[in-house]
Amino acid sequence: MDAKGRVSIPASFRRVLETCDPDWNDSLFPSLVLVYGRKGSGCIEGYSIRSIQEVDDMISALPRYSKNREILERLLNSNSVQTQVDENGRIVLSSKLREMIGIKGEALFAGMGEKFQIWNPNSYQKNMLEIFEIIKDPGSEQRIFDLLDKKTMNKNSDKDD
Amino acid sequence: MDAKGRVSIPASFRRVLETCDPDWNDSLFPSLVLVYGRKGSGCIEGYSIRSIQEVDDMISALPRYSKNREILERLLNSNSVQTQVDENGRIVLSSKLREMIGIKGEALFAGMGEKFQIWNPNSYQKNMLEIFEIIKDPGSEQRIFDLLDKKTMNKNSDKDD
DNA sequence: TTGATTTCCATAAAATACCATGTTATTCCT
DNA sequence: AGGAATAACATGGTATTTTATGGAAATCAA
Repeated sequence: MDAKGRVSIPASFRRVLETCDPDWNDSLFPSLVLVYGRKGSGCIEGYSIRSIQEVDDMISALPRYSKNREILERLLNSNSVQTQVDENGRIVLSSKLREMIGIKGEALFAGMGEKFQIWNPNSYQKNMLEIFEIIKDPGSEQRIFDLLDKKTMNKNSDKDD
Repeated sequence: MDAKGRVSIPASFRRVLETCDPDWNDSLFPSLVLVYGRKGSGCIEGYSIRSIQEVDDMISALPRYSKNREILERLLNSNSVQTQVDENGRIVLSSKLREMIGIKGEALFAGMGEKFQIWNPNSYQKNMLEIFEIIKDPGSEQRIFDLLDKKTMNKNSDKDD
């Protein structure tokens, strides 16, 4: 990332954004939505248009004035901006966004299927340590990977965090 | 492996990749997914499309923002790239991937049914020594091979690696 | 104006596609 | 079975395209 906040979106993510933007065609540049503050200001998340729409739809399905719906709207809708990849494959993180995750210089991308995360490398390191801490707990790693086992998936997935 | 990171996939693995790629037909080249970092950066694993899709589908079935799902996405999705065998039966390991497992020149393939591993020969050697260390313990080798016995398989297989 | 943001252009490096060649297996025919 | 013809495989090189990145001009806002 340069001094003006421009970050190059890795090409593989651009491909995802392109195919998941309903208005995209190969003569223009894909849009995406940046959500900040969801991970306690640790990272910014980039959603494809299609995937943010799925999330929005799920929120809309909740009772109109419920507490939960308002919380989700606050976390996801209020703290997000739509933007667009430029001709060089970059997006701009405003100074506000940059200082929100304390990033300057190096930016780290982590792809997660439907979305990706942009981290300050140090915060990412810390986050990985937390993850390792969780799966280090005897039995925990096995339990988590058990979720990938067809036989155990159903009985576990519904009581998950 | 040459200076550009091109490695020839042994023909027998190509046959597996072909039959396990749902989009494959004999006029095109099979895709696969490379996962890095799972074995403490010792090797890169190549998964057939079908086998990685099973994993992805199970992850997608987990609650969207659950801790477990995010951990699995981080460990598996974030550390993988999809690629395709070229007309000469090769794939390219990007410079990032190569330095991740410290490989240059010779690459060692280890087939494992649905997947295979690419090792730096030295790391592979060390890994084999660890395995020999484990089965040196009297009875340990027997216990491990007992897992292959139908009568004991079910009660043991679920606590395996 | 002046500081910031956006658009546009330039370039080096990396990744990709393409082509060439020698070698080893397979097939097929007599 | 022997040997020619064919196909598959392993390697290497070169050309073209795509990416990443930096900077300059143009636009906008305070």
